[in-house]
Amino acid sequence: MNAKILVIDDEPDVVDLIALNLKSSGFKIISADNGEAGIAKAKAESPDLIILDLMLPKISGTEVCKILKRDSVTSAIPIIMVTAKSEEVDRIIGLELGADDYVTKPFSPRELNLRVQSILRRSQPEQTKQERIKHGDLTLDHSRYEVFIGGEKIDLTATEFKLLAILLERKGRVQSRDRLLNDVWGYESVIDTRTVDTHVRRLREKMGKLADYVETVRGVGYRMLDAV
Amino acid sequence: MNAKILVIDDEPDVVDLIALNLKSSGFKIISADNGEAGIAKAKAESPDLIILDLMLPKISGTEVCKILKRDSVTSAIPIIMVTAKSEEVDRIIGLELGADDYVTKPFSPRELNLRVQSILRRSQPEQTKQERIKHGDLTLDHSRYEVFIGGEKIDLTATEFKLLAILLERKGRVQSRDRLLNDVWGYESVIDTRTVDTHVRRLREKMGKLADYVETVRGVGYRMLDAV
DNA sequence: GTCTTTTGACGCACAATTGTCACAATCTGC
DNA sequence: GCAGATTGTGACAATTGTGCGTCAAAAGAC
Repeated sequence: MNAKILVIDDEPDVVDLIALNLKSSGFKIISADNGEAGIAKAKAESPDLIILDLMLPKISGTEVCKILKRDSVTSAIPIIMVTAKSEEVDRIIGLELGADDYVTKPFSPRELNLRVQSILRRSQPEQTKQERIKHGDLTLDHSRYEVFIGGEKIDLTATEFKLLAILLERKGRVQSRDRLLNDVWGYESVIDTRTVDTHVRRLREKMGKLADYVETVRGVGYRMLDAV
Repeated sequence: MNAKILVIDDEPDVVDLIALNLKSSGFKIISADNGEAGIAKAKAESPDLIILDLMLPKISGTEVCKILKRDSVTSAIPIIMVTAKSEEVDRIIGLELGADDYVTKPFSPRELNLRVQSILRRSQPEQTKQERIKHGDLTLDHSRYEVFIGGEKIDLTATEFKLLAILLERKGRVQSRDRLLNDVWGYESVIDTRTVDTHVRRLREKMGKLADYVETVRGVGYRMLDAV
């Protein structure tokens, strides 16, 4: 993960702050202090992610966002908007514009960091998320939110469903509790890692005879067995 | 994860509370009851993280933060600010100063704990290691946490796995017991160097016919043979 | 509002893992 | 060969990690 991030903000202090922090996480930072330069750099350098301030001189952040999302060269690049106020309007606009996420000032560097990582992970060459995952007797349907064992449907809660989905998507690979917290519960989760255990247990209970599909890897985490 | 954390706070009660809690999570705690001492300790002991109260006698917490972030020796150390009130102003100040996160009093020890862990997790060196290492008849898969000898899977405990992984990554090069303790057990581990021998033995037992891959270098340590 | 479901947390118990020790075996330099 | 140092081995106790039962809070359903 050595992603290149473009920061578009007119305040050097903010740029420095963001840069300092993200650099220490191993990202490469480039920056622009106005919209035009930002767009130019986005095209020229094709960063993996753009952090865009809403308040910019000349062209506003919203304009920049629209332009970037319209241009086929840059439209695929995820954008995190930085808004000065937590006005709902701004947020919606940001999202309507096609921004992928937003943070409101003041934001903690940690929060920004987590969002960046979350988005980059999401947009990574994911094996195009399957709508329907089959795994032995187990079938999981994303769009219908249903899980079948054999022919029988089993009822899962939202959390259990997500947990199962993540495990299935990465079957064979061990997932640490931390990783699961991040991906199932979201990046801001302030949750005990032991809670993962509880949910795994509940999931297993509902999986009945297939409970053993979910394997415990002592000292590490859990995984879905890939050989059935 | 045996990180060292510096707590800078003038109230002994608060320090005790924080220390007690973080210690039980396996962190090593050092403290200072004023800004000057804090800065001095930050430089001398180079902790992995600093928890800094905003309200301090003599130099204020904001000053301390600025100074720490300006000094190249300490600028990379993440800082969590503790603010008495959740005033927006304080937050902004904290951010402008370059603090990495903040908690507002009263905070639950658990929350602080989770934030600490979250930050430390982030600043840990990215794993750039190979997913899958092959070495003769031996195959080690990091993400699956599996080891194969020939076609057969062997079960290793978490420690054995890490030990084998480190040896494989540095095959051919001799690793001293101290070095192994550092890299497998984590730094600051208060463990007898002879314990490494025990684990090498257990690893060899499980490696069966390939036990000889792990060579003893008398007077120095162990290494993985690179010619198979 | 009340009732039900879901969620996160905690303590306990049990088993696997771990670290340590004493002693045997081996090596090194003489 | 021998003495001293180093490493291997077996046994044991302490520690740790996980599953399970349960509870209280939070979120939804009605």
